[in-house]
Amino acid sequence: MERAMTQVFPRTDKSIVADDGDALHFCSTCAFSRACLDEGMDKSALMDLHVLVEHVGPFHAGEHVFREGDPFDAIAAVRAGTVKTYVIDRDGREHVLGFHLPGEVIGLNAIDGDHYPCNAVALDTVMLCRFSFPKIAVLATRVPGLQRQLFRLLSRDIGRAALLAGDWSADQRLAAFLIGLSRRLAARGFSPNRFQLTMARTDIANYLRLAPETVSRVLKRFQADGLLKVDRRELELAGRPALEALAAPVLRD
Amino acid sequence: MERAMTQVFPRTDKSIVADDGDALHFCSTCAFSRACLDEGMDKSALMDLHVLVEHVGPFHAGEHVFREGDPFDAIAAVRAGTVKTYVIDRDGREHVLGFHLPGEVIGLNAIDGDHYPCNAVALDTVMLCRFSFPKIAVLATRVPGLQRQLFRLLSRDIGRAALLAGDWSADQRLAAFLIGLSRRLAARGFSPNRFQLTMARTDIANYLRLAPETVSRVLKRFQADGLLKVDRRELELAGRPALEALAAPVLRD
DNA sequence: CGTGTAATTGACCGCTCTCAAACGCGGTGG
DNA sequence: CCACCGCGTTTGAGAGCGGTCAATTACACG
Repeated sequence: MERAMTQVFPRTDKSIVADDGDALHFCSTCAFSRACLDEGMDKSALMDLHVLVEHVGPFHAGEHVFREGDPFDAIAAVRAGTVKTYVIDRDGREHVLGFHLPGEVIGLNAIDGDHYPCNAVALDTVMLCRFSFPKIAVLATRVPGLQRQLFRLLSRDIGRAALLAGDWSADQRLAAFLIGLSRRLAARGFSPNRFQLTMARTDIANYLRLAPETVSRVLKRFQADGLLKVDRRELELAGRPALEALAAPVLRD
Repeated sequence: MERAMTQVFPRTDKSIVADDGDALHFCSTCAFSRACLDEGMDKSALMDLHVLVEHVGPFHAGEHVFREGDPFDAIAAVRAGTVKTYVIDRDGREHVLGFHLPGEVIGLNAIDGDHYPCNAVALDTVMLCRFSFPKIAVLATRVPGLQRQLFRLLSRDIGRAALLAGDWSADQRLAAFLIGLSRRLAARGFSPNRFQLTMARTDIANYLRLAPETVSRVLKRFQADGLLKVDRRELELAGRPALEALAAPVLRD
C-alpha cells in the first residue's frame, strides 16, 4: 500500500485584499472565513474579520497548542494537521475529547469560563488561524452573520458530543469513528476511502472509551471481513456499505 | 417518609415594569432574565428582552413541548416542572438526552438547523418561558451581555454532554446523576438532600445508558449501604460524602 | 544492530445486559 | 369494598462483551 497524501489543507488564498468581482476569497483555509462566506456575509465584514486573524504555527507533533487552565483568549481554526483535545482525570487516565481536522475549530468549549477546560496537542505538523475571542465577540455584535455562525458552531458541537454518549458496541463505535473521519476528510477535499490515521491506537481507544486491545482486535476483524485494509496507520475503507450500516445508528442517518 | 415539596420554581415576579430603584426584578423565574441580571445588563436591555418572552403552559405529564422535526423558532426556559429531551433511534429505542429543571434552557441544540433535532416532553406539570430565537438573536447583536450569555449557555452544554461520554461504572453514573440533580436543585433553592425523582427508572436508565434492571439494583445496593433512602420516587441522600466521592471523577471535581 | 515504545495476541475474569418471572401500586368496574 | 388488570419496578439466573493482565511482536530511531 503506497503512502497517502499528507493531510495539508489545500491553500487557496489569493490575496489579503483580493476582490475578484464576484466572491471574495482570502484565507479560505480558515473555517470562519469560509463559513461566513456561505452565510452571505458582506465584503467589509469579512475584512473586519480577517484583520483579527493571526496565523500561528507550525506546531510539531507532541507540542501543545494550549493546556488545561491556560487563560482563554482565543479560539482557533485548524489549517493543517490534526489537533487532539483531551483531559487527564484524577486517576491519571487520559480522556480524548476530540480530534480536530483542517477546517475545524478548537476552543469553543472554553467560551464559558476564563480558562481552557482541556488540553490541545498537535498530532502532526499543525498550522492554525487564531481568532481573539473578545474581539470576535465584539465584531459579532455588529455582524449578524458572524454571530449566527458562532451559534451554529457551538450548537453543532453539542450534538456531536452526544455521538459518543450512546451505549454502542465496540464495532459500532469504531465504524462510526472511521466513517465520521472519512466524511469530514471528504468535506475538505481529501480522499474519503483512503487516508491515514494521524492518531495512535491508544488515542482512538481513549476517544471511543475502549481498551486499546479492543481497538486492535476490532480493526483486525474488520480487515478479516474485508471491511477495510489496515497497514499501520494507513487505512483503506474496502467495504464502505457495511461500515456505513454499522455506523448508521450511531451517526443517526 | 413524608412527601417532599412539589418542584415548583418560586415565583418572585414583582411587576412587568417594576423598578424598585436598585435591582430590576421581573420574571426572575426565567433563566435568561436572571442570568442577564448577573451579567450586569442594563435596564432598558432587560426590558427589550422581556417583551419577547412568552409564558406558555401548563403542559401536563406526557404532553410534548416540541417534537423532532418541528420547525425551530424558539428556545425556552423551564419555569416549573421537569422536561425530558430524547430521540428514538431506528431500532425504536429511546435515548434520553437530558432532564431540564426549573431555570434551565431547552432547545439550544436546535440552533444549528431549522428543525428541533429531538423531542421534549413534560414529566410533570411544566411551565415555560418561550424566547423567539430570531428575535433574541437580533437583540443579541445590540446587547453584548445577552450574546455573551447565549455563548455561555451553549458552551456549557458542550461540556455537560461530555459527562455521559465517559466509560464509568453503573455506580459512578448513578451517583453522578443523583449528585448532579441535587446540586442543580440546590442552585434553584430546593432541598439538596431530599427531593423526588420526576422521571421513571426507565428514563434514568435510558439517560445513563444502563438497563432499567441495573438502575434498580444499584439503587437498592446504595440503600443497603446507607448511601440513600429510596421510597418509590422519593429520595433522600443519606451518605452524601460517599456519593460525592463516587461521582467525583465523573463530575470532574 | 540494540533499545524503547507502540501494537498485537492470548487467556481469563467480571460487569452489565438479556431474558423471564414475580411483585406492588394505582386505576377501573362490579 | 373487593376483584381484577396494567404497568412500572423488582428480583433472579445465565450469558456475552469488553476489560485486565501478561507476553510477544513489530517498527522507529539512534
